[in-house]
Amino acid sequence: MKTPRKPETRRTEGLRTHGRSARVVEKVLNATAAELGRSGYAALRIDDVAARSGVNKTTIYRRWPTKIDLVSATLRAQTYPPEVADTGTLRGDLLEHFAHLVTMLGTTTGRGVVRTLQAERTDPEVERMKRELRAEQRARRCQLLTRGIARGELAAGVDVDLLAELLAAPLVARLMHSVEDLDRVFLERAIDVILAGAATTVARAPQRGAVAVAGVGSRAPKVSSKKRRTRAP
Amino acid sequence: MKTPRKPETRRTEGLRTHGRSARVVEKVLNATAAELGRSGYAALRIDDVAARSGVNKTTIYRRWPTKIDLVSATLRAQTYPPEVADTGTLRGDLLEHFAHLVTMLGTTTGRGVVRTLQAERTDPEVERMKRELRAEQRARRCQLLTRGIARGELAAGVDVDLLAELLAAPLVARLMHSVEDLDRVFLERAIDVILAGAATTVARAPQRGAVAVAGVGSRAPKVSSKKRRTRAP
DNA sequence: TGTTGTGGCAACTCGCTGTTGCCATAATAA
DNA sequence: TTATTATGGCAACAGCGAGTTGCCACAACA
Repeated sequence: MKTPRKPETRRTEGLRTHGRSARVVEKVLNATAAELGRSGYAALRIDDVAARSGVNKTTIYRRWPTKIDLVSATLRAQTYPPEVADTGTLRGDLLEHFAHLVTMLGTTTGRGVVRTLQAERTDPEVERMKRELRAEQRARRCQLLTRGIARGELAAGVDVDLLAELLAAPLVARLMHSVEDLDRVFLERAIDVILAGAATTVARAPQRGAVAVAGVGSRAPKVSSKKRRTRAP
Repeated sequence: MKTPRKPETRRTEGLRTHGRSARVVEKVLNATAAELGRSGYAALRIDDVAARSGVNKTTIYRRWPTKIDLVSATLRAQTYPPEVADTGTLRGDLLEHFAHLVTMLGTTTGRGVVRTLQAERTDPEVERMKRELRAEQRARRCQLLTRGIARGELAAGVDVDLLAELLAAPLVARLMHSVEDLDRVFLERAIDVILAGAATTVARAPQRGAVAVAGVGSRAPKVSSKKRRTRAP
């Protein structure tokens, strides 16, 4: 694993981004996603990507000098699910949101993305992309929750950030173990418990059992926080 | 990455498990845990373990033929927190349980364990250990919940398996991102929301907002599944 | 004090990442 | 169409880290 230098690009003037080149990029990126889904990040072999894409290994290295670069570009090239439609209820929106996500994650490229995200701390660039993806998904959930507040389904004082995180947690946690176990029934039940908890705690009306209940309101501290040469990606 | 065979062990008859050998095993396992915490699984180098432990690389390979074997043995050698004391309330028990866990995970070896568990699908043996660890922790949580039911803090119909999973999920999910962010306040608030949700949903008394609530009781389908050689570790 | 299990040392093999030089050809400009 | 040049294919190579091997030294036991 020789450390690659930042070599002067071959490029001297105009570069070609159409025709053959574009086709090569597409084929390689697709092949990488597929191989990631099959083998995961650690076991990904550039030779396999080359074979699957029908593009020579050298060509791949010329465009993406390291494995990380290639994977990073592949993640970047993924298109993520569009905005979720308004189903009329918060519960419906959330269900749809997560169902959409689960479907995505079930595809070959989806599995590739998951396995890459699972992969150990790799390099700052990939870490940054992970954070971006998480932030994006989280923002989407916050949006749904805010809509729920507007509808009166949730009290205004609810900590949206916390709720968004709690709602996603069961999915994330299961993802770590086995993507296969991610069924809708489970997600539905998880959502129901958490939404009920949110409704109750903010209403400060603990039911029967002597469960001590601290607030979920906005009083407590918030939870949220917040290269190299390539020819022509 | 040559695939190692399962060679005939050097051993012919009696083996030595005391004195020098025992010291070697201890030093190597400690060094491995430390290196795992520092570099993670993927970047772990046997040479580094050898250097840190002061034991020769060859010796390490003789005992643990592959990197996986070494890491696997290291995980196995970890001692996990003892049973949680009874604090008198379910909330207190859970809080203590998770606080204990967080403390553990903060140590060098703890970080090593986490990073190994995070690591991509490695080999069946490590996967098995992951499952075992998870099952063990989950059982502990179920135990606490059952105690809570006995105390009358939770309705008898509650789905203990589901609850245990939901309670652990926020911690697991955060663990994936950054161990540092795992503060007690967060865990406390998460626990409170989920416990409140459990109390409410089982009581079938949806609050104000039109949050539709499916049961958490025992009516819905259950979630749970259950279902080399080494010289002398 | 002999026997043997075990560790140290050094020099291997092997697979995979990443390189390099040369030649072939597709994309562009004239 | 033709000249020009960016880009891809090919093959051989360098480097690193995992895993081996043979030989010798020594510590644990009898």
